[in-house]
Amino acid sequence: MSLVDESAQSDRVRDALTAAHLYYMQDLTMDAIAHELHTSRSSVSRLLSHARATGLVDIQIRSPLDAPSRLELLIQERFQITAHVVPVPDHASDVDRLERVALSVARILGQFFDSNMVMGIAWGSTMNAISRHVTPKQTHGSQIIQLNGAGNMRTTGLSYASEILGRFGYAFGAHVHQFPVPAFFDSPATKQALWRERSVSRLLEMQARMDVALFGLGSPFSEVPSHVYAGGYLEEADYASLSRSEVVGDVATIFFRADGSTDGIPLNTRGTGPDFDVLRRTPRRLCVVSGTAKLPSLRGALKADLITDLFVDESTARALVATI
Amino acid sequence: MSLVDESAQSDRVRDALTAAHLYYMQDLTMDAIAHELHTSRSSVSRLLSHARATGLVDIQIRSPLDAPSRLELLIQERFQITAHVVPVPDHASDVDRLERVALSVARILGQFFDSNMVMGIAWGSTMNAISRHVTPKQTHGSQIIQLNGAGNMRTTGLSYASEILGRFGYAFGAHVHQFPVPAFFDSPATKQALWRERSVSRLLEMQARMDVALFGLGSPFSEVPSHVYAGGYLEEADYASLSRSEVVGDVATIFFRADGSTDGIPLNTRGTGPDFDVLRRTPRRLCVVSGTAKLPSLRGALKADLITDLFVDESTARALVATI
DNA sequence: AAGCCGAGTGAACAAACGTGCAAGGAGGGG
DNA sequence: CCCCTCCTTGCACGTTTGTTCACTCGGCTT
Repeated sequence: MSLVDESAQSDRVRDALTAAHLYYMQDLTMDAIAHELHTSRSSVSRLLSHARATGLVDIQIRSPLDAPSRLELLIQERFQITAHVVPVPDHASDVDRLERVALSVARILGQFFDSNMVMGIAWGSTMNAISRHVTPKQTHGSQIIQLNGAGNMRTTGLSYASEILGRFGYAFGAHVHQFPVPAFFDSPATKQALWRERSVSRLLEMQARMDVALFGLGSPFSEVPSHVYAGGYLEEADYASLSRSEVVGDVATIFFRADGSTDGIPLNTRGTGPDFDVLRRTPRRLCVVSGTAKLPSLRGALKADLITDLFVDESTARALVATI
Repeated sequence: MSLVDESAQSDRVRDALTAAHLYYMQDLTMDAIAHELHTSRSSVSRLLSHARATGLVDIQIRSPLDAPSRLELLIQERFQITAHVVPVPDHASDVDRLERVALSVARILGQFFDSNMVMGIAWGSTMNAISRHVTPKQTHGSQIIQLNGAGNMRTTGLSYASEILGRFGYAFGAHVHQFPVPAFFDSPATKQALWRERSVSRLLEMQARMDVALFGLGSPFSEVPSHVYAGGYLEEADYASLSRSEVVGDVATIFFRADGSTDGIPLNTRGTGPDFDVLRRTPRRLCVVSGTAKLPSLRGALKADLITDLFVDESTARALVATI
């Protein structure tokens, strides 16, 4: 980028700030602002879009503490976690649901992440959707670390996962640490060997220190299997094994049962995500769920105490608290 | 308010929150939201206005720390204070200027005031304008205290000042403490006597403990005299005295010279605002100025170290840093 | 030097929004 | 029981805003 580009950039930011000020603080119309900035109304419209998209303008919703939704209260009482229920009409499709929850999370994520923090991020369709909308917030000294490997037998998976991570990193101005291993090893021994490598153990140590973890849930036996199951990461035999172990879901390739337990699930010796013990030591653990198909998985994750903050669409939330 | 009113109220808030969520987090159109909430688009529009007006939706402008306006930087360097320059076109009238600065301050004030804080507030046309726009923010245990008396020889002045204070108090859910004394006493002895009264000294002690002070500037010899001078609070002789003492302005009825000094200004023994020593011990001292007429006064206040955060319109800011 | 490319602009159109108004409804008083 | 009042609602209109498109203008390549 040339010098003149840079100053043009900063001019643009300056104008965007002024426009935002005039629009949001002084309630001028874009027309009036265009006049003050000696440009056209359309440019002001674009300037303001830009200001919102880049986080220059930050819109928060602060519910008066006495009025969180009934659902959020119920979930809080029942599971001792903070719930963020995203309103979604009941008739919405699962794709809609996911998209809308992801959009909401993307907008609110900045409130959980700040300078000098380390955030662990999983990947999958949920994370992908979030990454495509995340609103930037400038931080410094912050790090983003991939929670689990992404390769499978057909591809290194790097581009997909790295695209996701990259978008988060770019939005927060954070240093991104990729985790260049397959999602599942073929042999536990390879995993153990690699885990002893200094390059890998450096990443594991960083995972152990993270301040925020952001992840979705896998749910191997639901009708809409998540990305891990669709992408050829597992084989028939693996599914059978999961089924035998009565697995209901996973977080970052680590599987759990309905009661939250993980012991003696063979596949976990080959998965690459963080031990739940490590995860549970992370102060904020943000879990994003949409669609009732993931309900069993969600219940298991809650039993396992993997979640401190839950982002969930309204009908799934309702189903969660409905006594069965 | 009846029970059913209350629940209707909370329904309204709930709807407003949902609407805000759908509008600002999920980018739905009002039409779509109307559909989801089973109401008309106009109602949604009103609901959203309501949400903004009551502070349910909070819009902030966060300038990336490397791009405060050139003016704000200059002022910061020159005077060691934080400046908030409000963009206002040069050709705007003084009334416009005041109104626009006030609107900006009203929107941003919530960032300086929180639960369990004590805020001292002066009164006058500037404060009045701000009070009419201040965006609510619910706090608890917070107090608002009037900085100086408001009566004069013709009226107790209570209604005007109390209206202003009341609006702030209402917006923040804060307890309002009025200061039921005239703006200026006729005799210093009366002031001293009253100052020893427990009811008054209780207020003075609270002033000494305040976390934030919010005030405008008086400027007795400018062409647009502020409210204190227009309202019959001072007499000819007083003006003559001020002129003799080379006074350039006042903060809450305490006068100062161009060099910031106050010693030996007779009128100050009869004014009711806080000693500058008290004021200077307040952590945040927000001063709102608009119009170049107040420039001499502003320079004096800066010399006196009365200000930690300055809110000022653009052309006055420019004039402030212009070398004379 | 001509030409190509991409970023950015304003005009024009279409979509989305705010608001005055009349109608409807709940609550309170006569 | 009726009426009056005040508040809320949806409609219709005019305004404001988002977006498409054709165009311009530097910068870079051929």
